[in-house]
Amino acid sequence: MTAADDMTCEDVPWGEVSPEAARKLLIAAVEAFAERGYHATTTRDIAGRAGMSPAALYIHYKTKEELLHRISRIGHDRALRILSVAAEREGTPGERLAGAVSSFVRWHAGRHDTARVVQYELDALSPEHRTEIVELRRRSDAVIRGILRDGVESGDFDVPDVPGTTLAVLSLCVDVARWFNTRGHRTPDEVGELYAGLVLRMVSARSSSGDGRD
Amino acid sequence: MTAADDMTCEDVPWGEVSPEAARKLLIAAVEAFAERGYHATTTRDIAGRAGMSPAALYIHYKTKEELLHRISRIGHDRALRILSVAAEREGTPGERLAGAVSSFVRWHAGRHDTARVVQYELDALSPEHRTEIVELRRRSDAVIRGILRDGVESGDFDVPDVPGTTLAVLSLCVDVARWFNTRGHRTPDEVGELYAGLVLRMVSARSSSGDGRD
DNA sequence: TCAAGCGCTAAGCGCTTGCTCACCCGTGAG
DNA sequence: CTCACGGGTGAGCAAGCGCTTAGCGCTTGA
Repeated sequence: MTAADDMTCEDVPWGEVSPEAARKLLIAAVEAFAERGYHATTTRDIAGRAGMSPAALYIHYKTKEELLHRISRIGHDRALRILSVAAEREGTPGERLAGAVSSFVRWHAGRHDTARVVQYELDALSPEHRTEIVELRRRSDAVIRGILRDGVESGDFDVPDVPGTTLAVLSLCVDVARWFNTRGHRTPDEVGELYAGLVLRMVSARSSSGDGRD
Repeated sequence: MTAADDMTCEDVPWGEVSPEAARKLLIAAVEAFAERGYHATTTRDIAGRAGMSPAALYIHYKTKEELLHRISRIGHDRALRILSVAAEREGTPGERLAGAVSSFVRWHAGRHDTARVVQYELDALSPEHRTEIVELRRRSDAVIRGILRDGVESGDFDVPDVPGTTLAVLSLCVDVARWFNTRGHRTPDEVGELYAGLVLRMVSARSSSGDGRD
C-alpha cells in the first residue's frame, strides 16, 4: 500500500473509489446524470466522457444502476456526515442550526452536480437500494429535528410544528442543488450564509417578552 | 356549441384540452411522468393508461415531447395565475405574501403530480419550448419579488437580499411537489398555512423599534 | 343508401438501448 | 523467454424505443 493509496478519503472528491478507471467512470456518470438525468443518460455517453469504450464500464460496475447506487450512497453518506458534524458542535441551538444549515447548503451548492443526482434520482434506484438510501435520509431528518427540539426546550426557538418545519428546512436546503449555478453569480458560501439567516428567522423566538399566545 | 363545450376551463382540471381522447391521454401522461419521470415513461405506457393503442397518441400529439410541453404550459399558466391573483389582492404586504404562498403551496400539494412534471421535467423540453416556459417562471419570480419590495418599502419586511430571498421562497414552495404525499398525513391546506407562516417569519421586520440600519 | 371522413388499431420499421463476448496488449513471476 | 492475467476494445445481440402506415368500422350529410 502506497502513500497515495492511503490518502484516498475526504480530501479528494471521489477518493474512496479505488481503481482509477472506476473513479473516472463514476465522475463521468455524475456529470452526465446531473446534466441530463439518469434515464436520459446512455452508458455510451458515460464511457465516452471518461475517454473509454462502452464495454469498459462493465468491467467495474455490474449495471448502470449500480453506478447510480454507488454515487447515491457515497453522496448521502457525505451529506449526512456534514450535517451531523455541524449539529454536534458545542453551542446554542441557534448556532448549531445555523452551522448545520450553512454547511449543508454549502455542500449542495458547491457540489451541486453530485447533489442533484443524489437528491433527485432516487426513484431510478432498485427497490432495495432505494430503501437503503431512504434510511440515510431519515437520519438527516432526525438531526435537524433534534436541533429544533433542543431549541424549543431551551426557549431559543418557537416552533409550533417541529416535524413540518424540519421538512421545510431540509426541503429548502436540498432544493439548492436544483437551481444553483443555472442562474447565479453567488458563491456557495454566500448562499449558505443567506440560508442560515433565513432558517434562523423561521424558527427563532421573538426576543422581547412574548408568552407564545397571540 | 353546447353548454358542456362552454364549461371547459378553470372548473374541470384539464378542461382546456378539448377532444376527450386527447384529454384522457394527457391525464395519463401526467400520471406516468409524475410517477416515473419523462424519460422513463414510454408512449405505450401512456396509451395503455388511457385505454388506447400506442398509435392513438400520435393522432392528437405530434410527439411525446409535445405532450410534455402542453402539460408544462398549461400547468405553469395555472400556477402563475394563482400566484398573481393572490398577489394583487388588497392588503398589507404581509397579508399578500401569506396569501400568495399559501395558495401557491396548496396547488403544489393538491396537484402534486402535475406540479412535479411541470417543475422537475423542464430539461426534457426542446430548447424553444424550454425558453418559453422559463419566461413564465421569470414572471412568477417577479410576482414574489414585487411583494417583498413593497414590504421592505413600507417597513413591514426586513429583507437584506431581496433576489436571494425571492429565490428561497419560490424554491421552498416548488419543492413541496417533490415530497408531498410520499410520506404525509397533511392536507394541502395545512401545508399551505404552515408554509405561509414560515415565510412570513423569514421576512418580517421585528415589530419593536428598529430603524433599519445595523 | 352510400360514399366520405374521422378516430382508432394492428403490425411493424428503423434505430438506440443496456449489456456481452471473443480477443488483444502490457506487465510481472517463474 | 514464456505465459498467465487483469484491464481494455470492437463488434454485435436481443429487446425496447418513438413513431408510421395501411386499413377498419362508425358516424354523417346528401
